[in-house]
Amino acid sequence: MKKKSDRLPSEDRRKQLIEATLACLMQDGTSGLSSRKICAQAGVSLGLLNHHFANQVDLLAAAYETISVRYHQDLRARIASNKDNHSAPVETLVACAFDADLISPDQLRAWIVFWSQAIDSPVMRAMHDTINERFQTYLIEILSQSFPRLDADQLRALAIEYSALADGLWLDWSLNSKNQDARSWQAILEQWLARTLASA
Amino acid sequence: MKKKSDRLPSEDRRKQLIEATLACLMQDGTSGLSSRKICAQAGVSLGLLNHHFANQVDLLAAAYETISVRYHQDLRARIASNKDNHSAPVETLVACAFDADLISPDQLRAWIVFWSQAIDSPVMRAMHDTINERFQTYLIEILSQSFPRLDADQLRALAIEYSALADGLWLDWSLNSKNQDARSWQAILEQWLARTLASA
DNA sequence: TATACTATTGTACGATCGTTCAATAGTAAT
DNA sequence: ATTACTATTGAACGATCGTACAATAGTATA
Repeated sequence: MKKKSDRLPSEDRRKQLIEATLACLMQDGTSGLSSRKICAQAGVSLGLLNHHFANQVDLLAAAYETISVRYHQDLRARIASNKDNHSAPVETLVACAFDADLISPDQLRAWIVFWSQAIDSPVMRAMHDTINERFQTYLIEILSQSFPRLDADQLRALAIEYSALADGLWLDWSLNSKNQDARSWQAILEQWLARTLASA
Repeated sequence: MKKKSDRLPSEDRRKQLIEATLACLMQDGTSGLSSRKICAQAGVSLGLLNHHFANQVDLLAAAYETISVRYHQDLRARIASNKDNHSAPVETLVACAFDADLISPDQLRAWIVFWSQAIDSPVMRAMHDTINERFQTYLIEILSQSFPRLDADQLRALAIEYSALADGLWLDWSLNSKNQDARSWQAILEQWLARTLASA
């Protein structure tokens, strides 16, 4: 057996550390936010983390961006594939809001940790702003196709309303200790959409 | 000048420590969650905390309950006083959702810390459940008066929808770094209510 | 006044934290 | 083969963490 080298190009190692960070946060929440635990999860020494990331906040911000971009891209792909079936983008958006392939209670618990860090750290706050703005732009793009009579300000308000509702339902879902079956939360979101479409 | 004794009855000291905890979380978020910082905020020695609270989680859970009960009671008082003006409870509920006397971005940032702790600690998770259930019961009571044609399940779904939307808007508001003026978030909530009332 | 009780203090312990850094191992260029 | 570079390691540092505990101060009871 030839022992392969453990060396990785910088970018690959960074990605691996980011994935390890997400895994730790999903497993243990705030207490998973530990450089040592993250390195252990990645099977890597402690010093390596500081070789690839200047400090812990940079790693955390990168992980925040990664999980956000991943969700964003998965969502785009899903909506694009459903568009062929003549389903309005906003219908697909709502339909897969609690889809296990796109989002899980574990991931949402990691998201809550990111939120709590956005309170403390300016870097995380800035990343939060970027992520929010990015997603809001996409939401407006989607909503405008089903709400053609709304102007820009109204669309923006509706986008904020949708993301707030989705975030709140996700929060309730992921912190709920009784029932992890997403159906009831899903139904609430669908009824919201039906009501909103009817009144537009 | 006679120096008064610093002694306090157990319950008073507990309340003081709870208030100090809330102050620390509102100021510094997660990093404010430190026994030493809390004691410093209360102007009290470190050992005293463990005399009045078995451990940090107990104090944190008590603080979570305090901020929740306080909001709940303030809300009840506001709704009761507006009822004399022939305003429906749900109208008042929505009208003061971003009232500075009832809620502030600072308090919401403390709330996010509680959420993040509910991931880790079973004690905090249990308190979260209790608080949620308590508030949901109250919401149903309020909503039933403006939505008399909904059955129990529909009312419960609507209560979850409202609290999710409010939580999400609060989150967006308190983490938003550009604009702390609550008016636009308030308007979104009001439009949601108008739409929902119209379709019921 | 003596006794029992409780609030309060200050210190100390062991653990964990993020970060630094010198030393080593692997890789690519000369 | 030598040089230059970079990934990787592991140990160390100072700080902070939650908790425990013995000692002290204040209060009420007898």
